[in-house]
Amino acid sequence: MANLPIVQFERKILETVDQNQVVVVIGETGSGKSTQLSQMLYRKGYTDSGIVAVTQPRRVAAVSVSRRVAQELDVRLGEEVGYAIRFEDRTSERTRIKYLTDGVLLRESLSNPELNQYSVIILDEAHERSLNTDILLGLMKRLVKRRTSNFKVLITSATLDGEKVSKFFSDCPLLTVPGKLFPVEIFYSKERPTSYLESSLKTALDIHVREPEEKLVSKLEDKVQSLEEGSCMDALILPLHGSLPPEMQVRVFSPSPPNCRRFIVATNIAETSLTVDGVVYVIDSGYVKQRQYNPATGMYSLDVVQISKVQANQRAGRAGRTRPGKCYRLYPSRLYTEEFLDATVPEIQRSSLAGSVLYLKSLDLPDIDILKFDFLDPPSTESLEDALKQLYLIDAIDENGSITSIGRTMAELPLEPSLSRTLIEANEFGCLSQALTVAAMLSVETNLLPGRSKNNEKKRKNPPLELPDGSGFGDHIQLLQIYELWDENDYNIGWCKDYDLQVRGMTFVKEVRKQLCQIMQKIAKGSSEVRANQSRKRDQSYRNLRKALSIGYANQLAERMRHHNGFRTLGFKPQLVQVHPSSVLKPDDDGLYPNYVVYHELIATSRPYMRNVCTVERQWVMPILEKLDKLDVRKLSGGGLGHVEEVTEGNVSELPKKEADVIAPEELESKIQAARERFLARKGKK
DNA sequence: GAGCACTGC
Repeated sequence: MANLPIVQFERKILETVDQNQVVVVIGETGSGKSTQLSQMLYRKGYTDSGIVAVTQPRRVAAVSVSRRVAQELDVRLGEEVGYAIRFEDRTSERTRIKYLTDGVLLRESLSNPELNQYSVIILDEAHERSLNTDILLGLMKRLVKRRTSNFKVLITSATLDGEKVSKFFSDCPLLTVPGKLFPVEIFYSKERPTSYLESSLKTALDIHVREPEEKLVSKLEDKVQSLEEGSCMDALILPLHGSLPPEMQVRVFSPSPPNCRRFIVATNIAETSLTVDGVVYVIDSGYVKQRQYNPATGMYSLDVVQISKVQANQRAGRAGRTRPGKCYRLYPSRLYTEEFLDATVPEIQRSSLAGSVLYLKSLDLPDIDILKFDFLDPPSTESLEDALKQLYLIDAIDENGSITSIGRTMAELPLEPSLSRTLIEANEFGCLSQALTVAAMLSVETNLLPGRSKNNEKKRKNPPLELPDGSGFGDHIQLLQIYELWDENDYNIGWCKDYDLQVRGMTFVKEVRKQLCQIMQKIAKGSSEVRANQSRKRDQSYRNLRKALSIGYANQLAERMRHHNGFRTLGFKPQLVQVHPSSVLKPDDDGLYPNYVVYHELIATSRPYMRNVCTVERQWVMPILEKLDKLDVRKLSGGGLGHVEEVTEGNVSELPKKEADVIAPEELESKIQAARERFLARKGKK
């Protein structure tokens, strides 16, 4: 600890904090900011009048950093120093320094908007610009104006964006603390390959840019094997990514055998989440795979995009943690200086904002117009309007944009708004138990099936058992059936393995479900009780569940095209889409899909697909279409908008325009029918 | 028949 560079700056830091309410600290990698800032404030007495909170974007970081600090202060974790993450609160009345994820702090501010228990809030790793950190930045800016005494905010960031954060906080002071990294030499790609090592890796990495990771791993293996024996060290090639089972992930941490070099082929998990010590060479492709939301279509896509300077520096820094290193950048220096963005596009500009907008609405901040909320980097008006429309359609806000009582209840649940709405409806329909299961399964879904590695398949003695099929209703019902089967097998771990389900994922589902159940019980108290699973007929509960989903996902319904198996989405941005091939929902004996479905998300890969699809009934869809038709975004956003957006658009859409205020369902149906026929006729001509 | 970034409540 004494060796950490930040320690020399203690006096300067404390002086600045004493004289200013907000301070930005640029702490380079290895400066010790995450562990030391809180201790300095503790020594100076800032913990006498409140707790010092330090937020982290990741759970593991909150746990490991607090553990370190407890060690350094020689106290037991959970007493003077503690942490709080989802499902785990290791703090006590004695806690003076508290590490927590930014999501937990947002939850806390829901019940205590002034965050009075804290005398200092440190937003650590703000340069990562997680969605939650960005919202906290906006809230902190308000809070410092309201809590003018006994409240300080510190924000740690990276060199390239510190100025911007300081400007955001009325030009607050900015301190720079050097890091403790060994020098990393940087090579750009046009400058010569000299050693076999570099050129072979370069070849391999060229492949990496175009081909999946697994191919790189196997091609690297081939190349290394073809090297003359004894001509160089042995090599161990290790893939590293998030969907790898934990036991495969930890392999990168074990030291390499003698006379053997490790090659770690990693996703951006190695950029921030995992730090592998002993790395000397880093090869940086200059790209990252990024998920983005397009509010104009309501569709997600997974794109390979250029990284930012902050990311490039972060990657290079991974080479110099234990001794001097080298970083090979597979792009010319001109690209870095001229084309790379300074900082990564913040998540808030790449996500659907329904959840965040509902959160902000539920805070009841008196003087806030959601479209004018003071964000460090504001999301587009289009994206905010998209969120408002989604919230209106599921009754979270009324036609004037004010939060409803249903909306308030929804904000209490740690779920995306559509799932919260589904739970509330399911409680009314008597299928809450099943809905809780589906909600929990969906929020973990991507981590359920293990990454398909060839190694895994070879190692298996028996092929995995076949999972339930959703009884013809689709993926949501399948998820429900999987969990119910696990429940019948007493949550047995071996059972998960037999079905090739990730134990980690399923265990998480169980915890999420428990948490949701507790919250629902609390919410329902006083009004209608949480209705227990009244062992009705399965089909009846499936039906109620599907109906609840159609209300929660009112903007995510789709209708099958008449003459083929494509679907047209029925939201305010109609799209032509197909059922994702991974769905359990398959065409019937006549080769046809059901007429109406609800989907969990749209994802554009080679084509636009609906992921996680479930059948619904026509009569549930019609009232929703009616509401959709009456939607007026000008009112939702308080009328302050300069433009009017058509409710229906897109070449497939022929939903009736606003001819009358109220259209009877039957009339609507016939209009839709007529519109569909016009569309098909037109299409036929072409 | 497609596609396997990463977090978080």
